[in-house]
This record gives sequence, C-alpha cells and structure tokens, in this order.
Amino acid sequence: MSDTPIRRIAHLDMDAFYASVELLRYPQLKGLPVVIGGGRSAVQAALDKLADDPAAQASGNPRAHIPVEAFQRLKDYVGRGVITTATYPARQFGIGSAMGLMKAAKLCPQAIQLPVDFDEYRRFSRQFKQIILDIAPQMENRGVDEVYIDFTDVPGGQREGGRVLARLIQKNILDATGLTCSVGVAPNKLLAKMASEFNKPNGIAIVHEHDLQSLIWPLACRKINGIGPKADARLQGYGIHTIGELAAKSEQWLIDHFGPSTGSWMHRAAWGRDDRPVVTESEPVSMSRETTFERDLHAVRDKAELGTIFTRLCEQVAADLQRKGYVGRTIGIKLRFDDFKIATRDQTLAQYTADARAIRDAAGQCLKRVPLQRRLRLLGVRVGSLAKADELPAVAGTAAHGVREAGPAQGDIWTGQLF
DNA sequence: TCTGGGGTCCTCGGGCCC
DNA sequence: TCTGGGGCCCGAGGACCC
Repeated sequence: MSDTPIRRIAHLDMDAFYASVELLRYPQLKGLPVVIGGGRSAVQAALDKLADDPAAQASGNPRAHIPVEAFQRLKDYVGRGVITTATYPARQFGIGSAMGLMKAAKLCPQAIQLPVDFDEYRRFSRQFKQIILDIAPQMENRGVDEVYIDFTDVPGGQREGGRVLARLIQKNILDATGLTCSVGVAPNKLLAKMASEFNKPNGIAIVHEHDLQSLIWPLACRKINGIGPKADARLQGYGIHTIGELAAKSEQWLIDHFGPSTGSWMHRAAWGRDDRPVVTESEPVSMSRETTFERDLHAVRDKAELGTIFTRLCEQVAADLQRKGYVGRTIGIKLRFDDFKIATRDQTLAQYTADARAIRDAAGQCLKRVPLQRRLRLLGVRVGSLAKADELPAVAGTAAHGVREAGPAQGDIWTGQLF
C-alpha cells in the first residue's frame, strides 16, 4: 500500500430521476408510457376525490390510489410545452425529452402526462445528497440529480478503485429513498462523468488512467462534457468522430482551428487530463425568471398583458434574491421572438439592489433598447453581479420588506417606453 | 404540432485609461 | 501631438449543461 492515496473522483448520476420520483408517488403507472412536462393536471381533481376515502388516506400515499383512467392523456392535452423526461415505455414510441407535447401526442396518444413538480424533485435531491455527505464530505453539486464526490481521502475510497464506496453509497440511497443511481469512479471529473454512463442504470464503472485507450478513445467526441452539437458538427467536418481521433490531432492543430482556449482544452480532454478540483461550495452568479406565453404576444396590442407579466417577473426575481439573501447590480432582460431569435440587454447599476421596483425600472430601460417589431413568445428578467446582502455596507432597497406594490405606474414601463 | 426554465462560462467588440 | 499596446470593464451573443 502506498502512503499517498491515488486521486479518485466519483460522478454520481440518479437514474431517470424525475420519472423515478413520480413512479414512487404513482406506482400504478409502472410499465405505462408516461411523459413529464407541460402544465395542468387532472391529478389534483382525482386526489380531491380521494379525500374522504379512508383506505386511501390511511395508506400514507393517497396518490397511489388514483385510478389509471383518471390521469391526463396526451391526446387530450391542450397547450404548448415540451417534455422534460419520459419513462422507458414512452420512449419506445419515439418520444424523448425536449420534444413538443403535441408531437408526442401523435406518437403515443394514450401516454399519460404529468406536470413537472420541481419542489418534489428538490426534496428528494436534498435527501440523497445528505446521505452522500454523511459518507463523503467532499461533494460538489451539479444540479438536482448529479454530484461529484472526492473519494481520495475517504476511508475505503481506494478499495477496488472506489467500487466498494460507490456500492455503499448506492445502497444507502436506495434504502432511504427507493431510488437508484449510477456511479463512475476515475482519476478526475472528466473521466468520472463519462464512466457513470457506462453501466446505467444502477451501475458502477471504474476507470483508471491506463484505460484511456480501451474505454475512452472509442467513444464519440460528443461524450466529452463540454462538446455539444455545434462543436461536434465542426469536428465531424474535419473527419473527427471519436475521442481517439481527437487525441490524434496535435494541440497546435486544435488551437489553430478552435482558438487557444477551446483548442488546448479539447486536446487535454481527449488525453483524459483534467485537474479541476471538486468544489464543495460556490456562490450563485445570477438569478433569473423567465416565462413562455401561452400564445405569442404583440408589443403594442398586448401591452397590458405584457406589462403585468413583466412586473410579475421582476417581483419574482426580487423575492428570490431576498429569500436567499442576495443583492445584484446588473439587471438584464431576455426576449424570445416568434422566430425563436433571442435578444438580451443588460445594464449595470451604481447600487446593488434586491428591490422589485428598482429592478423593473432598470429592466424597463433595457427594454427600450430592443426593436419590438416581431411578436414575443418569451420574456425574462435577470439579476447578475450578485453579492451577499449582509456582506455589503448599507444597500438601498434591500430591507426585508418583501416585494413592494407595483403602484399606479403598472404597465407604464412597458407601454410608456416603447414609443 | 414546433422547440422549457434556470443556470454557467467564453468570446468578441468597444470604450476608457495608462 | 500622434500612435500603439495592454489591461480592464461592460454589453451582446452564443454554446453548453441539467
């Protein structure tokens, strides 16, 4: 045994997280095609019906007693929206995430639609992360269903390359939540992330440095976290399809074709090199709220509606900031037009703020700078350059009074500034 | 029948200052 | 006085991720 432990980093990924959580609540849907996404739901009405059913109430999970016929069918769904995730039986119909609900309804009209319930997923997220923290304190959050864990100095973290500890974590999570996950353990985050996909679901994969050629190089470049559809298409254009083919290019060639930063990073990634640490705590950089309208709205004809939505978004961001104890000084807006083109504008203030009115004033100024010929389908409000409210000397508008009333000027920001 | 919401980071151009 | 570069901040846009 060596005195200096070998760096072992795990990437843990919950299996089909949202769908699995929903199936815990609705076990009667197991084996059926289910899509999660869009709004509305027939579930609440069905749940209300069970309010005076003693057997259902006594069971501890009344949801499990909702008859399958009571769920919303895709063919009866009205409105926009995309699928966040789909169960395996639904995928067999060709349904996948990011697909429009209307398109999915054609592929599988009888599929059951459930709305997304982020609060519930966050509850499970906190739970499984706490279980990990109790075993391995060096954990980095990567969204609701993913974490990196530094196994290096954890007792047992070196045994069988990390497999023993990974198995323990899997078991504890399953016992406590009923959910399965997949774990990859490797010398760094880059390889661990790829490894966690090897044996999904409920799998463990161990990757060592000497596995690079046999396990990593045959994979598509797209498997590298950070190479998306655009970069992949460019690589394909140069005849580079696998990570091995990428590794065969010189660093200079990649720099010449992708720039110094991306090129050099690609070269290191292809050779499995990554020394990023597992970051256990981080501060948010920005907070935002955005919404897609039920129908596209016209800047003039629908100005009243837009004004109301605009104000509400500002109030929501302000409330988020206040609740989490942050203030910000870069206020921005985001517009998506009916042709899906996006415009953003932002403005940095002299003072930090978390006040809904101040945010709306600045966001209104940003709005003035965008030509609004086309109809809008989305509006968003963002606050960046964040700081902790209690670490600043006397900041205007951050007193904990909650969100102020919009006042009589409501709608004026929108209308008054356009023309 | 089109295509969510909430983030992060990078690049590039312009203005400003030294 | 003119020109040029570097460093920095800001704003816009884009790529990517979950």
